[in-house]
Amino acid sequence: MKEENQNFFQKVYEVAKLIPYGRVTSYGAIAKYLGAARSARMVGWAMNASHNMEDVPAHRVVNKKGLLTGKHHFDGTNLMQQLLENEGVEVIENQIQNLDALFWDPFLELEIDL
DNA sequence: AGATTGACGTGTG
DNA sequence: CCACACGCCAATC
Repeated sequence: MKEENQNFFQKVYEVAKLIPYGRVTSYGAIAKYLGAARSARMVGWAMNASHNMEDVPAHRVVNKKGLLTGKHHFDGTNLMQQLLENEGVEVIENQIQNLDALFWDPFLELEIDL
């Protein structure tokens, strides 16, 4: 049975859309949740594709250091940072502050639902 | 088909 | 904490 066995990209979109307001997560966390912990890069690639498919809050997805590595892919230069700041996330020099409190882990919030 | 790149992560020094 | 190297897997050249 392959029911909801969506593509890797589709899963990434789902998790990304589940990220609550004012929260952020990392590519690795999503990748791990999808069962591809060693494919964090693929999450980024999926995001790149999502940018041309649906409105996925990619600005809420950063690397584990809380660094806005993908801001360069957004329209403009500091659009990603502005979006985060607009949600109450403090961002300095492309790096999220208080990441420990803002970090959103699908495993913790979604309590895993395999 | 082989080499390179990429929105990452982890390990080592 | 920072610098460098390796692994991962798909897309692109």
